Amino acid sequence: MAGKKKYTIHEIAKELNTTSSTVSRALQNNPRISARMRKAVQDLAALHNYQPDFRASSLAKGYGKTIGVLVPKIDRHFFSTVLSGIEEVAAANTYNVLVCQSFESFEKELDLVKNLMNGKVDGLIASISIETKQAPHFEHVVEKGLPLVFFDRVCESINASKVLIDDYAGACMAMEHLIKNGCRKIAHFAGPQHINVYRNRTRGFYDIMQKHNLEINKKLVFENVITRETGCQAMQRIIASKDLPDAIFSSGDYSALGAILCARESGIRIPDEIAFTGFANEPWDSFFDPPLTSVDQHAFEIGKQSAALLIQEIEDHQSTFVPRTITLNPELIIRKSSLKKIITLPVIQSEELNNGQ
Amino acid sequence: MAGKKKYTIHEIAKELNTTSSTVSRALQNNPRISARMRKAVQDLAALHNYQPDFRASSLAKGYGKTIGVLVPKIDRHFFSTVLSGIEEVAAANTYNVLVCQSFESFEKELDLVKNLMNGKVDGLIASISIETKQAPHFEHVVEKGLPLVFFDRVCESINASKVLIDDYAGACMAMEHLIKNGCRKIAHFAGPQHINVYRNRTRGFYDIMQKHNLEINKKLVFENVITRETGCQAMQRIIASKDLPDAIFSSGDYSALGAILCARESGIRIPDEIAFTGFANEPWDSFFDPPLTSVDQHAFEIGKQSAALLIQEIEDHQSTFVPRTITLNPELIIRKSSLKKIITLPVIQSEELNNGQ
DNA sequence: TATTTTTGTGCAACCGCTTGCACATAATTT
DNA sequence: AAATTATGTGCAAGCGGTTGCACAAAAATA
Repeated sequence: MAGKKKYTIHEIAKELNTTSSTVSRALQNNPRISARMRKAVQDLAALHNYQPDFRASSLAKGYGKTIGVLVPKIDRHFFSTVLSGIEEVAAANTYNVLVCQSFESFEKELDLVKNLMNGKVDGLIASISIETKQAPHFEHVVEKGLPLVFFDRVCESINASKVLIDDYAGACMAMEHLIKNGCRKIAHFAGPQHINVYRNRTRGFYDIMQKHNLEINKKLVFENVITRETGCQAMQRIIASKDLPDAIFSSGDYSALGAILCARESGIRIPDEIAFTGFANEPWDSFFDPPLTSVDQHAFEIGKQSAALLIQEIEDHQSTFVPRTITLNPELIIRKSSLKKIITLPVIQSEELNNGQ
Repeated sequence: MAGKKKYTIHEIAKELNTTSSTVSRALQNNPRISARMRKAVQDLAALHNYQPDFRASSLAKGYGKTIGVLVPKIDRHFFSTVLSGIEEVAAANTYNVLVCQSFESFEKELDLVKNLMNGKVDGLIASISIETKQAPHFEHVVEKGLPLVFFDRVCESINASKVLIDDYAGACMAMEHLIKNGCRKIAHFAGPQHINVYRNRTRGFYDIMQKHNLEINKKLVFENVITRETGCQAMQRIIASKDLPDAIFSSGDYSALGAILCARESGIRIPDEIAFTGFANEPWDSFFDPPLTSVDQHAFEIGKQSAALLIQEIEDHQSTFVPRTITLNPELIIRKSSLKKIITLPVIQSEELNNGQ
């Protein structure tokens, strides 16, 4: 730790025979300071590569232009993309981003939120863990008046802003698409129903089935199937039942993946025997074999909107800010996995190219 | 902005008829404070949900247990995984993580580093942008005595700690593997050569070719091919040349992907006509068709080691810390894309399951 | 009992920057 | 020329904790 002695506004003041208050004002370009003095101060500051100490200024000002982000796991593609969007907007507004991950643990989430509520951040953007069913920690955040925005997995009981995609609409689009393609007997992989996004996707499944008067076979609705492994297990049960559906509408791409790989091993032809629709539009969907039809969640946009909303909320000093909910439209990306041979339909192309590192 | 009045150590002191210094010490469990007083203070603090103000304490103490992370782009799988590892270790040591992305821009990188050097962070972990060729900003960091750790894409001219995988060894493993599988005429997709990691991979290519006395056809070495698009273009040129190699050793999975998709369109059989080896072990490698042989970089581990090293460096108060370099061993994950039919070899299985969000 | 040592608290300066207010001096206005 | 207003700076009190040092009171030692 070399640790040179700090160069502060006091040194600048001394060198220019003035005081720290004048220097402080000069650096902020306060018009009450003469142009000559301002220039002198700024030149000297530049010369010495002076940077005002962040801790001191944020202590004095009461805010530090920092936003906290809490996600279940940073390396999940959806979350890292949202985070990227948040960072972009934050940086554009000279905010910094502090990230934390709950690793899907309620305990950790409690700790993290508590840890951020001590002036470290001026506002919080969060997507809750899968274990989170009550939200005393977020109550505290709201009580304390710390601006809060949820995205994707939200706490519905908390009166805070939210940024979501319309999962229900996304599910409906996927279902309508399958039905238009001749599927009648449709299976569903549902996610944990206490999480809003999964519940809404499942609701879409049921509603569209009903709308078209299609019979819902309870044996073809699988609870809590969102991982590759559980997807594979569900598929095994389907195969064992000897009663194949025309299609599977999965609440996630990874469970669809697991099921497809499993089906493929049993020689089931996809999409001809079973068509598939996933949810999330993972980067590999487009070059998977068969390319996987999925619902895009506009993760980057979710991040940008969340950050923009939070910053507005932080900077709204006058009136009491009223929590707002922004709902983005999802986009159904149709690919081969859901297109049975018999039917021909215009195919929406919307492939994105992924770059290597 | 509700903004309740703050509850500080002064209020606690008042309520207990003591002073803020005693409260401060009691909260830190300072043994000079009587057990009775400590308990009284801590109980009251807990009752009021008191949290010491981060800005104030970090100003007073001179550090804030925060580490800055600078990456080219957060949503790239490799970087988000490293970041996840960093966050895990940081959290375990009660550090917070501030993330910034350069978006591969040198300009942005300069700004970001400058922005972090004002007491916002106690140390910095960075992977440089592709545009970065000089490093005046990092010189400043070192001069100022701010602990610095590079990972993956490092600045070789800077005397700072580094955490890397042995890209050269990884490349050699991949090459030896291809050769053992009967490949002789091997093409190479190289990345930007001013970046250490890509240069080392390419060096591995040349060295192993030479070692086995294999002819290096300059037409089969492609510069700056790391994206899906450029991979596809390179493949087109190869096909046009009517002179197919036995194998392609690509410096990245995405360029291998582009090439494979392109080759497949032309009816080229993989791996029988052309075998492929990528680099990065992207999550989709294992279920791509054909599964892609690749070099795993242990991204999570890189993150953990980087954070551990940085924290050591930050907390090493006594001696002057000597920059250290940690080199991790990469792992060749052999899959079908590189296994020609004729040869049979024990296959290393090392598939990881990816969970949906 | 006198003296030394321990124990528990408080005082006050400080971390580096911000900002309301006061106050000279200079520029305008009557 | 006197009165008023504008202009440029400085004083000092924070922001909320931390910490070296001093100092009574209590305990231990002589």
